[in-house]
Amino acid sequence: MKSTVLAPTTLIAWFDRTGRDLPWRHPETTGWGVLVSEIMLQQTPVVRVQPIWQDWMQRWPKPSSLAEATAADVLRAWGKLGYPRRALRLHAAAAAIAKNHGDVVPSDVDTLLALPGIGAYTARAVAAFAYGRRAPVVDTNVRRVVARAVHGSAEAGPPSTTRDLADVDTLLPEEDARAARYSAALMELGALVCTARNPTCVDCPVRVDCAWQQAGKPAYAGPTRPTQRFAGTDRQVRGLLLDVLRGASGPVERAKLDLVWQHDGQRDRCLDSLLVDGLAEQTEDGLFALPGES
DNA sequence: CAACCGTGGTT
DNA sequence: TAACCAAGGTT
Repeated sequence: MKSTVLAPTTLIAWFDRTGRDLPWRHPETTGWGVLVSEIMLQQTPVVRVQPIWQDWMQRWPKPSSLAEATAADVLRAWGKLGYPRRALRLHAAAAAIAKNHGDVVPSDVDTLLALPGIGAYTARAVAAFAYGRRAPVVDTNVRRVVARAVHGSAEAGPPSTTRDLADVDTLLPEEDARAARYSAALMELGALVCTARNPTCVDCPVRVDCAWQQAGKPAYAGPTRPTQRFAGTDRQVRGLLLDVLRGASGPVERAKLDLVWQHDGQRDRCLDSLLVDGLAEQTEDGLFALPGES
């Protein structure tokens, strides 16, 4: 007897009723719009992404439009969304799509996986949400929902792409469009109800069948990952340096960058890593700038 | 697989 | 207030 928890009919009905009206979910949004949203949403909250996404769609409505922009313009438009390498990879993906895919975002998972910045999650999210394909879409929300509702555990264990995909695949309905809708519903449930902290189980549409609920909502017993520091790390220093370059109208002197961090060794190392990553450039006369603006 | 890669709001 | 959290990907 197959478990009825996370039943498609229940979840999709809940999603129809409760799902957020996000612009990249509108029917007229292209595959390109969906892809841009998915990249921006990697590790970044919806509220911060939405205005930037609107701006990008107006400015760069097709992959080829973005491909024609300079990296400097792309990084400035990315603003403070964080992890600016995502912007660079999206820029590169746009160029590849324009050149090799007729300026249309691919719908095939393996083709998407071959593009820079697109991994197991994003490839399937685009296939499902932009093209209505049946594909297991596994993000942190889905992992948490499945851990609780199916396995009765408060948190998902350590991620394993292969296992997680197979796990979610068994839950997906057969028909493509329905499976895609179901995937969106699963993510939305994790984002709105089955949240990491203080899940609102009273609002949950699958509460009666939830294994975690039935077990009395036991606390997580498995291994915990050490929390990532930020203050004092290279990540912070790189962010400070890049913020100076973004805020400048053109190339700046090294002295200007020296002001943001007092430890010379770390600062120099970070500036060098930005150059290596293609997030910054040094001009012929020794100034520093965003790539492509000199 | 673990470490690394930004940023800002919430608890 | 330090820790946690937010639609991950790459090395």
